[in-house]
Amino acid sequence: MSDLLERLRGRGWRMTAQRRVVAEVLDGEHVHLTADEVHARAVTRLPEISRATVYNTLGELVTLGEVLEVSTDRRAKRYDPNAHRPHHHLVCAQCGAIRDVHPSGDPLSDLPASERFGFTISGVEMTYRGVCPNCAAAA
Amino acid sequence: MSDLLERLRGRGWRMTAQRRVVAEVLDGEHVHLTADEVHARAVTRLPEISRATVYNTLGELVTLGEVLEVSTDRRAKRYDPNAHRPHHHLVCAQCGAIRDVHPSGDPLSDLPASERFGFTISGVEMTYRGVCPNCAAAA
DNA sequence: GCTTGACTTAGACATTGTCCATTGTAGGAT
DNA sequence: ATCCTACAATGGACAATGTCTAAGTCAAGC
Repeated sequence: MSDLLERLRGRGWRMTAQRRVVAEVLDGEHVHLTADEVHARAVTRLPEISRATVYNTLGELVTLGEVLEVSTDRRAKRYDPNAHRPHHHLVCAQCGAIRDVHPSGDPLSDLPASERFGFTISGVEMTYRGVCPNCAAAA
Repeated sequence: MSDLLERLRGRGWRMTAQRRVVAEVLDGEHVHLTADEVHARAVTRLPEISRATVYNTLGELVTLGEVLEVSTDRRAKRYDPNAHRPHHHLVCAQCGAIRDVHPSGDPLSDLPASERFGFTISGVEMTYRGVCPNCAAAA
């Protein structure tokens, strides 16, 4: 678990209580939290941590490539600590639950040159949408 | 071009000046506008149209399946009038330009049952990211 | 041309995110 | 161990986007 902290320290990240708490929150829960959810959990461990710091720290972690930003809907961005294994997402249209998925096939090779419009393609995100078993049962 | 207006009228949509203007703005420009951009263009034709009405009308068009909502980033949702041909998007990471693309292959069949977690899958969105020729030249 | 219920309006409000000036502090230097 | 200083945290204002509501307006059917 402190892999993340070790890596960060090794990159010259100045370690503060706030950053440690944010990193631990992300590292501890392998779900996809919003910035405010991260803040809420961080506050239970370090009550005086500010919202701005959480936003800053999350932004730094994204820049460092340690977490991914996921925007599956119009609402808040979510933060995905599983940045080291490429994957896509499956989202429940009703409750918003998110699962990581690993489709077969290579979507990059599915985009012919004629459809690239001269862009230099760097990646692709896939978001599958559907209804999760819980919501289907409730309906 | 008034295909859209005809279809809407045929579905019992009450036709008002505001709705007509919003539909015309979307129908006229085959780019992906934000709600506020739609509002700005609508205002030039109908100065007293309100922001709330534009939001309402866009929401109704989405519900009716006449336009698609596209969230390619954390910023505003964009509205895609090309709802009748399935397609995906290619976004410039620098300037935010969006192109419609049509990858080959079927991403739905690329998700094995073992990766579906019991979800009933209804669709998939793909967002290719890269740098457009303009931004690449400017760099 | 009435009537009526759906539509529009303006602006307050909510949510999410960013900025900035001030204060605090981690970690190297002494 | 203590001091310095650059970097980080704070909190509160601000910005961008979107939603809601109460009151007024109007399209479409009679």
